[in-house]
Amino acid sequence: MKTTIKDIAKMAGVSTATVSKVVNHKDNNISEATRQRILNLIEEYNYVPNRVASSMVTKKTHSIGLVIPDITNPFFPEIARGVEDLANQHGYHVILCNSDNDLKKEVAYIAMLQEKMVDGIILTASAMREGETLDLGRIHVPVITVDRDIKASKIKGKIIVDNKSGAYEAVSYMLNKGYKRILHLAGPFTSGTSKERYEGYKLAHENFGLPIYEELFVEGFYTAEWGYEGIQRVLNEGIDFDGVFCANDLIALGALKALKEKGVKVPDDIGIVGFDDIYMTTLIEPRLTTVHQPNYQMGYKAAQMLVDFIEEKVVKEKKIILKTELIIRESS
Amino acid sequence: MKTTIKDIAKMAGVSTATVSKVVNHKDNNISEATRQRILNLIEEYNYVPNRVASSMVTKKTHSIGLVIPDITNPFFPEIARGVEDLANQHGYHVILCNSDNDLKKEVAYIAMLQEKMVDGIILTASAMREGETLDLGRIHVPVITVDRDIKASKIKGKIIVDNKSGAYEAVSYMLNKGYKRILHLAGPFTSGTSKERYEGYKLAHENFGLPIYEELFVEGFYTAEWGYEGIQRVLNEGIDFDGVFCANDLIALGALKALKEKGVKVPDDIGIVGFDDIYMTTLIEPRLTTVHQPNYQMGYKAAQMLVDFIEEKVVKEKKIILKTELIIRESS
DNA sequence: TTGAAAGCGCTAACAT
DNA sequence: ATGTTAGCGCTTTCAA
Repeated sequence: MKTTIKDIAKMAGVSTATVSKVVNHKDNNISEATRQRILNLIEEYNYVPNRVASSMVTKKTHSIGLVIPDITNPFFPEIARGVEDLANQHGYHVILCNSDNDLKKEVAYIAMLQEKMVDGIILTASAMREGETLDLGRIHVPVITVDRDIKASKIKGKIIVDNKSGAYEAVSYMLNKGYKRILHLAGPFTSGTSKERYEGYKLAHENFGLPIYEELFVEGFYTAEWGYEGIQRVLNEGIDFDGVFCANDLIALGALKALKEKGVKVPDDIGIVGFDDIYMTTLIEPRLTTVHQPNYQMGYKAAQMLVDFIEEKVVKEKKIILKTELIIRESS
Repeated sequence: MKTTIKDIAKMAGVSTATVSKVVNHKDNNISEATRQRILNLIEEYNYVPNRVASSMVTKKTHSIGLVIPDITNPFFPEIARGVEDLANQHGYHVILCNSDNDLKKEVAYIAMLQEKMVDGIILTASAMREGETLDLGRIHVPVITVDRDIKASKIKGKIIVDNKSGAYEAVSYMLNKGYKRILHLAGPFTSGTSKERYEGYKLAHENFGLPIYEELFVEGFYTAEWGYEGIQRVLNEGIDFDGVFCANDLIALGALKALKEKGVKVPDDIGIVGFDDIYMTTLIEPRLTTVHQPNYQMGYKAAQMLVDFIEEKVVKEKKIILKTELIIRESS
C-alpha cells in the first residue's frame, strides 16, 4: 500500500491541507515544529506526492508534448534538447512523439496528447500538401510550431528560420567565389523550407544578374541516400556544374561521398555547400561549408514561448524568425 | 468550459457509466442506438476524455520515463526511437529526460517521474564511481537499465550489449589482418563499457599469444574531440603503432580526422576500427570499420520488457545480452 | 442494457 | 496556525 497524504496527515496529527502546504512549499504559515514532524514522516515512509491527483485539481499537468518527424534524424535531437532544457528549468516534462512525417500518426499523437492533458504542444508538422491545414479541432491547449510554417487556426506561435536569406547568403558567397554553374540539390517541394531555400538560390542569382539553368535544379529528398543518388544522376547525364548547393547537410554528405568515389576533388574540382550545420559536418574531410541552423535555439525558444502562453504571460512576439549563419569551411 | 463525461451523459440521457463504457470500447452490452447517440454527441461537442482522471481511478498513466545522458549524443536517438516505437504500439507515452551524466540530475528526474506516476522507467544510468549504487528508495515502479550494468536493488531488468566479445572480435580481426601494434583509445574507465571493451582488446591479444604494450593504451572520453586530441598526443610522443582500436565511433572519427590532417593514410599507413556503428560512419571517407551496436533493438527490447513487467506478464529473461556485429569497411 | 454511488489523492477557499 | 469541505473527471462494482 502506497503512502498517501492522508496517511501522513493522520500520523502527524494534522489535516491533509497542512501536509499539502508543506509538500508544496506553501508553508509560510506552518509552525516549524509541525513542518519538521511532517517532513520526517515523509522521509520515513517514503511518501511520494501523487501529481496525477494534483493535476486533477489544479488543471495543470506540467507536461508538454513534442511532436517531431523522427528523433533519429540528426536535425532533431538538438531541437528536442533545447525544448527539454527549457521545460525542465520551469518544471515541465516533455513527451516525445515521432510522427514519421505521417499525417495520420501526427493527428493520432496530438489527440493522445490532448487526452493526457498536456499543458501545451510543440510541433514540427509533417510535410503536407500545399494549402492543407492541420485539423486541431479538439485541441484546447496552446500549440507552437517549429521550423515548418503551417496553417492552422489554433496555432499560437511559430519559431522559424529565415531559410531564404540563409540560402541567399550561401549562394551569394559561392557566386562571389566565382562559381558559375551551381547545381541545386533541393528537398521535396512539398516542404516549405525546400521552397524557401530555392527562393534564396534564385534571388542570389538574380541579384548577380546571372541566369538560372533549369537542368541545374533537382528536387529530391532530405536524405544522404538521395544526395548520393541524385548527384550521380546529374553526373551521368553529362550536365556540367562547378558547385553544388545542397538543401541540407545530409544531401551534401551523400553528394560528397558520390563525388569522392568518382574521383572528383572537393573543393578543387567542385565546391559543395550544405545547410543545417549538423554535428558530423565538422568530422568529415573536407569539412563542410554550410548554413548554420540554430536548432537548439529553435527548441529552446519554442519551449519558452509555449511556457509563456501556458503561464499566461504576455507574449510579445508570436512569430520568431531566427537567423542562420554561414559557416565557411573547406568544402568550397 | 470543456465538455466532460457528465455533459455528454446528460445530453444523451444516460449515466456517465454508460458513456465511459462506449468511450473505452467496453460497449458489448450497450444498445447500438445509445452507442450511436453518445458517439454523435462526442463528435459534435469535441469531447476529449480526460486521461488524468482515468489514471486516478485505474492507477495507470500509460506513460514511461526514459532517462538518458543526452539525446544529442548520436548514440541515443536510436535507443529513444526503439523505446518510443514499442511504447506507442502498446499505448504508452515516453517522457524524455536528459541527465547529462549528472547523478544529481538523474536522481531528480527519477523522483519527478515517480511523482508523475509513470508506469515504469528505462534508464541509462550516468557513469558512476565504482561500486556506487543508485538510490531508488522512493521508486515503486519497474526500472529497466539499458547499456550500463549498474547495481540497484529495484532494477527489474537489464538490456546490455556484449561489449567484451564485440571488442574481442574487432581486435582479433585486426590481429588476423596482420596489425601488430594496435593503439587502444579507450573511454573513461569509470564506465563499465570502457572496461569491457578493453577486456576484449586484451583477451584477443592473449589468445594470439601477443603482448600488450602499456604505451598503446590511453584512457580518455567518448568524444570526437578527445579522439582528435588523444591520438595527437600519442603521435607527438613518437609512439609507434600501425592500427587503432577506438572505444567508440566518435573517438574514431576524431582520430581519423587528426590522422588525415597529419597526412597519414588510412588504412594504408594506419588502420582504424571503431565501436557503435553510428550513422555517420558510412558517410565519411574511408568508411569506418566498426562494431555494430544494436541500439534500436536495445531501446525496443527494453521497452518490451518494461511493458511486460507493467502488464504483469511473465518475463522469462530479465537480463538480455545483445550481440554486436563486426562491420568491415574500408578504414582497416 | 443501464444506473447509482463510492472513491481515486489531492488542492483551495473559507472558517476558525 | 490549522482544519473542514467540496470537488476535479473518471471507473467500477453492484444492483436493478
